[in-house]
Amino acid sequence: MSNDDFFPLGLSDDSGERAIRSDAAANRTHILAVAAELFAQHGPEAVSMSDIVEASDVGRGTIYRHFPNKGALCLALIDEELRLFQEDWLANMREQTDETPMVQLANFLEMLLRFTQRNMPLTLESQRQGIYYFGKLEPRQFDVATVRGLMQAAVRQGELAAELDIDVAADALLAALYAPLIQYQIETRGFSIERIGEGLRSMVMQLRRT
Amino acid sequence: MSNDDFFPLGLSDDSGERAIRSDAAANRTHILAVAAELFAQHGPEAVSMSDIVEASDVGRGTIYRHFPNKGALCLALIDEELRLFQEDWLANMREQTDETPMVQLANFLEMLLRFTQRNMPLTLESQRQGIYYFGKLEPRQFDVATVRGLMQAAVRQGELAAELDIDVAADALLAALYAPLIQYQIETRGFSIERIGEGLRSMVMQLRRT
DNA sequence: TTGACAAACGGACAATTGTCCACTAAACTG
DNA sequence: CAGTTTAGTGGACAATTGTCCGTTTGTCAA
Repeated sequence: MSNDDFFPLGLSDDSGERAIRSDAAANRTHILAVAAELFAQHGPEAVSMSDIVEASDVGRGTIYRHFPNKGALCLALIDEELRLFQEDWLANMREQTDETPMVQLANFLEMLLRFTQRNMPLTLESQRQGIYYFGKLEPRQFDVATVRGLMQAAVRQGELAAELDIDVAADALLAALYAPLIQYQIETRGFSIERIGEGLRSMVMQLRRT
Repeated sequence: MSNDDFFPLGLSDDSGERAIRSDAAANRTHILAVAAELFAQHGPEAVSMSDIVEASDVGRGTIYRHFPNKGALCLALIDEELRLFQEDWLANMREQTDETPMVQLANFLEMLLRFTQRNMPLTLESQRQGIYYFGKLEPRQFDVATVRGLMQAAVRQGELAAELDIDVAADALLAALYAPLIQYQIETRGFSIERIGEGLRSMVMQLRRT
């Protein structure tokens, strides 16, 4: 429970801290560009951190200073997509205020599923390093908060039974969207994304009390 | 869909194949013993394959011939426990024939959860190597088959809606028992096993159509 | 400007993984 | 009980990861 990056009073105290060094920022950008290039050419699995080091012509320490491992690097590469996804969802939300919370929840899960599929190679790589998926990283927080929020709303409106443990249930639902699992279902089991999406939707629908 | 180890007519043709070499069998056993010892002392995370190689005084190639990676080794180490778990469950089954399938399903998930917790270090290590969890390995097959079977029974008895996609739903439920997730919930989020178990149970209960 | 300070850099390094392949020795065979 | 076969063995090796730390270089304050 560190307090290092959390200012309850909203006084995020940036003053007194040095500005980000220009060379550091440039390096970060450069590394990301090189990585994106290599990943696009050979796929993230086939590219090692060393490959990126060589291709980007920076020191080994430099890369690891910016990205503790390949998962973090991949995450940084979908950062923009991720932001768009969140934006998309919020826009979507505003247009489906007439839907019940559980229907919205099903919609959210489907959007998230499609996002995962669309960015599968990078998502996969970033989620392999478990910490980045189960941990307190931003994208994960957004998903969990959204699912919980919708379930709470559902309870409030009597669409869900109050005895449900929402925190546990939210984790359980999101676990079904764990990229390696989705990948396995598609690749090995031959499920289509549509089928998985429909399957999750009907599950969510059945959760409602009737 | 290879047919290599599957004899539809039951003529599992072992004749014509050489017997297992005695030294190989001995080595396998020895490696497992040494690994168990080291794991017990320092925990599986802290022990490397190289450590085991040195401590067991066999060649590097030998260990990798028997166990392609640490996950496989860990899985081999809980093999017996796993067999007991399956046996336990089947015995349990016979004594709760009066329970509805969905209640049995909740019971199964709880037993599985407890198993995971009881063997957390090894389970964790063996599931990290995703292949061993999502793949077609025996333990996984048993779990999936059980969950599917119970859900199918539930549909037959009208306890579950027929429109549910059982294959997808089974995967989703089992995903909630993914060891790294459980570990995260306990360690970081501070959930108790009891809470997780209850949470999953109430979720399963809510799935029933009323 | 200049100097000091800390953040960032680079690259050597240790640790680890998994593979490869020439050799060894069980286990069948006649 | 030789001779042959082939699974199994050992250990060198290449690939990769992540760390550490002496050196460099932006930034800020004077």
